[in-house]
Amino acid sequence: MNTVNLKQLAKELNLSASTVSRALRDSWEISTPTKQRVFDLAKKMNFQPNPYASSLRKHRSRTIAVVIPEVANNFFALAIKGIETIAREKGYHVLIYLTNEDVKEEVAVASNLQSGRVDGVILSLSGETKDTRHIQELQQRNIPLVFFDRVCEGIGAPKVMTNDYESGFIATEHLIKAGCRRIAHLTVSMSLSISHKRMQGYTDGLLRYDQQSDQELVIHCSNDEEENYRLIRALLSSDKRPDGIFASVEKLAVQVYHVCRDLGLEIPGDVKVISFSNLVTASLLNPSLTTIAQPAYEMGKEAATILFRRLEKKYIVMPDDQVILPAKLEPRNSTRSAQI
Amino acid sequence: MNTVNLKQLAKELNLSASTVSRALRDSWEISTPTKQRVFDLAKKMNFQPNPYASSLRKHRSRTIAVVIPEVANNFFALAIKGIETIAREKGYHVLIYLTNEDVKEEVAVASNLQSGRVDGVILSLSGETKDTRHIQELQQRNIPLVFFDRVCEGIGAPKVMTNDYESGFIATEHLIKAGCRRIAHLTVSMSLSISHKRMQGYTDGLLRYDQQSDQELVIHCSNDEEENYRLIRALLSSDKRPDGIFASVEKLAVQVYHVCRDLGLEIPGDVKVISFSNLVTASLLNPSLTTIAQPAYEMGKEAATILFRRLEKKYIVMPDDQVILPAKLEPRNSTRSAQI
DNA sequence: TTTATTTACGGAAACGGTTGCGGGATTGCC
DNA sequence: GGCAATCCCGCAACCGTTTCCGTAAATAAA
Repeated sequence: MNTVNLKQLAKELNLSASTVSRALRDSWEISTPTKQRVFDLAKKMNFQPNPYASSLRKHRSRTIAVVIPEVANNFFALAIKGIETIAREKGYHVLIYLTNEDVKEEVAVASNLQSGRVDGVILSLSGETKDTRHIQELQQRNIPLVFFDRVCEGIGAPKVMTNDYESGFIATEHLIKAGCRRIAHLTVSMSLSISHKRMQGYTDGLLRYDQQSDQELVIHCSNDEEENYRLIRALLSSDKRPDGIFASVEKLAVQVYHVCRDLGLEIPGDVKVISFSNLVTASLLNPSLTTIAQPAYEMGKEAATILFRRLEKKYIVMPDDQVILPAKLEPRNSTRSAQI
Repeated sequence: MNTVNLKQLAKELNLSASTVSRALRDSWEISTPTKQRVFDLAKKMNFQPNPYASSLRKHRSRTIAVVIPEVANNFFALAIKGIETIAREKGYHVLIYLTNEDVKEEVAVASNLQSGRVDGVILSLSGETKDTRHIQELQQRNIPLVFFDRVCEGIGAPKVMTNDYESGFIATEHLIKAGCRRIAHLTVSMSLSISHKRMQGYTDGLLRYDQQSDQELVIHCSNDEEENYRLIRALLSSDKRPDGIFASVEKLAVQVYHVCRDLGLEIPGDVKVISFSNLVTASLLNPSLTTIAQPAYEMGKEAATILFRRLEKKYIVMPDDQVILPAKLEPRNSTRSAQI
């Protein structure tokens, strides 16, 4: 319990609560000596204003929510770090909600956020989300919202993302130039626009180099690790095995490595692998993994910066404000072409 | 802005605010038909009670704080996931604060938490923390506190940790049994009790197998990656190079891999490596990394469970309540002993 | 000296729920 | 029919801070 409150401070000083309140906020209405007395006693008594009383009165909580599908993943962890860094600078608090890639949980969180608990929301959609009414309801409550990475195309809100289409194209091109003639694409969710874009980049990449696309080479993975393993194992066990794999998310690349080890397939000899990933250990894998690395930390910072611009009303953010931070191809051994 | 409030609901229903409030909390004082009317209209109007008004009146925020040194690290990310899972079940909200291994930031966060913003705190100390007055001040405000992993020995609060001493011993023993005769230990912070314990396990392990310990083989690393690289490189470049390395944290093991690659040293041939780590890719590294894996997710859940027990006053938690969740040795190729 | 203005502060009403208390109406019991 | 118990509900205070409004004193302007 925080025992000492503003009224007690005021009584101690023979001042009114309003005067003390103003003094603490350094108001011009209060004389310098009075301010000093207030500051001194406040410090001495270790006075901490009750944030809930303040929030109630001011209709501002100085709190934002970060809603993400998972956290045990370098991309999201770094994004959180970016967001928290900016929030701290601005004196804001960060509530975190994990949806575990589950729409129902996302809906529940969104509903809860309508209470006015937060001043704004930074969100990355779950892989299952198709219907976005729960997000729109947030918008209708005038709660500022910023998407990052897994954005929602249909909703007019600022978005921070990477160049997914180009990256998909580049990844595919990279595999083709490494000699691949049969490239598979592992994707997680076809309801996410980033998945579409990456896939479109993949398809166009194939087209650009006169490779025919084959629906059998597009594997729709889920959130179930074991099922993903089976799907990938089936893919790599088939007689028409691909010689290149483009994974749209990190965990699928990890499964590819596991499958290859179990099947005795050699990377990059038998199959080359490239993946969207922020693994710090990508260069230490066996073989080192060629990645498309997203600037996760910067994306988090950018999303937070946009949100706070809106909260502080410095600028009116355009609803369709979009920031694209480019991902970076980091070629490593998993896509090395045969030498000699 | 959340426009519809309790009073408006009440007026609409021709009831008093108190009746509506009680009805929504399913009080026995309200008749069933009245409750039903209230429920129906509340749902229809999508009424969400203002959490700040409620918190102010009840002196409970249904919010907890998680204070950790970093998040871009599988251990802490998984711990957060565990905490968030339990918190969600209990209907609590989770504020996250990153100290970035910086005491000053930790002190600032602790000070801020004295405002009564949260009902309880789950904390893992920064590597720099020696003076713990800021933590004690939290205690004095009667804010329930639970430590996990990087606990503070001197403070009477529940602690969730792993068997660091035994794990340090086992790691050292594992290296010795793999044939190492000169084992180095990489540690991060000598102010943390877990570092002490791990190191003590290391020292006792050496002693148990009649190996003499050598202060030159204990490397005190920092939070600066480049400096750590230099320190480790110096260690592995010396003429009295160790043949085994026990890293107390994951990132140091990663640096060891980098140094070995750059120096052309072979793992496990030239030097064997074991590390505390929760890397999902440990088995895919080149070579696969032998780890001591902490049950991060379970530790997070356990810490949260203990905290909520105290918050809900179901049990009076003993101040020195300690839960030890054992870490697990996962032998892999980085400590494989030479075969023929 | 009178009037207008500024300075410095206090009173009290918010903000939106929660809860102790009290009281009218209905029911039960003899 | 009288009395008590029970059932439902309203009144009003309260949580701690902010802010609108008012005002007395001090200063400036006329």
